[in-house]
Amino acid sequence: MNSLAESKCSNCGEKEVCFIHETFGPRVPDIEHMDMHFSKGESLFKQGTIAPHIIYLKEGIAKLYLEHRDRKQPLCIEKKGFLGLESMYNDKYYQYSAVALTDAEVCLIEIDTLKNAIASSTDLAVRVITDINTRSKYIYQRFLTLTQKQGPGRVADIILCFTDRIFQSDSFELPCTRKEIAEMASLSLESLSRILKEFKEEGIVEAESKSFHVTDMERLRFISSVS
Amino acid sequence: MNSLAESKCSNCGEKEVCFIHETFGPRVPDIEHMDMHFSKGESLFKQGTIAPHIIYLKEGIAKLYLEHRDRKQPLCIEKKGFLGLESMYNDKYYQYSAVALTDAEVCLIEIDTLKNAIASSTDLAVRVITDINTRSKYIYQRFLTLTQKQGPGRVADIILCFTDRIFQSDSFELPCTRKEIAEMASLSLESLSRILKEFKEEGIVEAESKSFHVTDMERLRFISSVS
DNA sequence: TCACATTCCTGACAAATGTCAGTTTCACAA
DNA sequence: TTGTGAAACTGACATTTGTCAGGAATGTGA
Repeated sequence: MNSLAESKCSNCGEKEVCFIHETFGPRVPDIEHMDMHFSKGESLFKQGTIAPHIIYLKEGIAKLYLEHRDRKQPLCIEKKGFLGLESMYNDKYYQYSAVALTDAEVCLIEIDTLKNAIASSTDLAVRVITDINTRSKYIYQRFLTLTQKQGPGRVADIILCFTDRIFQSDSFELPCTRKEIAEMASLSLESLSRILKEFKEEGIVEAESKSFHVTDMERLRFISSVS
Repeated sequence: MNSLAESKCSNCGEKEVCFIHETFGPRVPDIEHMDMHFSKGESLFKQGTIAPHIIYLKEGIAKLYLEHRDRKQPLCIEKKGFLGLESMYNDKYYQYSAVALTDAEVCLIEIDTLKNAIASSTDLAVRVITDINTRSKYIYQRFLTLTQKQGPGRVADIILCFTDRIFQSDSFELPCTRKEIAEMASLSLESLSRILKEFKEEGIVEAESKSFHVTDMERLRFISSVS
């Protein structure tokens, strides 16, 4: 199957190698997909709704989260990669919601298109399994953090997620509100505020408005490790 | 690939259809595997060790759990199905530990054998993805329970896991200690004890030693739903 | 039968965290 | 510039849960 002209990734025309082949390697067939732009704050998809497509996040940062009555429980922050693979095959609904934390460039792949591609390429299937398992591993880590660590350890882990996984830098601009950070750590906004204050007083983190700078990475990792 | 005589499931010889085909359907090739018996309390595999095989649990109940220093955080209770699929492809270590809560009959499939089978059968790959996603969905549910609900709701969910998922009955024999139940609910043994006492006083559950009987299922579900 | 270990229960207290209310800060639009 | 609302901070207090210590109940093997 070849990409239709009107549904090509911008990459395809320019470099002859689109994200599909960048990600899955040359042996995987072309997969029809559609470029889309999402603005910061826009919902990519919503838990419980029918899943018409899988999303490949090319640029930007997204938050995956579970909804529980009026509460949101973030699962993880993601950049570059597939979102929604967990909704394939077992039922037709999204298992979690996703929202763009920054402006985002994505490709939409219809779920049936991807299923057809998988049916004819075990390479692709293997790659999908790998991707799902990688997230699964990370979610298990989050599971441990949230059930076993106390406030400071949970907050440390969120900050480390940004410095290590997302920005690869000791300094970063927070792409969300403190309320959302509190949700990620499964804390109240007030508790988060107090913990951040402690981190500042102990010279571990400088946090002014959205600007974060970790000044004592070692101690932050220590706090993460001892809870 | 045909099953070797000495590594057949007991099913294979007797019924010409082994668990592989029961599970994956007739289009999937035979997969070499080995029968094993595990006694109650025995470890099936250990998080962080190299994963030489995937386990198919044919009979019995197993507990999957994460290890964190000296603490154990159970992920879920499983009966009949694959354990360890999450360890395929992305790294060679088990992502969680597994222990038999009852005597258990299992089949071991070498991971390379399964990979070869997947490489030649997209049906099998699809089934593996489905299995992984089913567990993933359930783990997300547990994630929500443990981060959003308070003690009583968490304990209610554990009891409902046994009545609904494992035993399909209002009454059951607990296949583990209360300490383990406390770990599943991410509570201290003492807190669990107090919550069970309340459940008994309110006539929701009769719990004598290992014998559990839910007398007010509706109220138990209500407690689960309101936290 | 009797010791012994394990499991479970209970009470008192401490620690962690949530809730509520009030205030400050900041961004943005009129 | 000023007004407005959202976001963030802080203190007081309540609630939940953990920890510790002790004791009862249960099962096991000598």
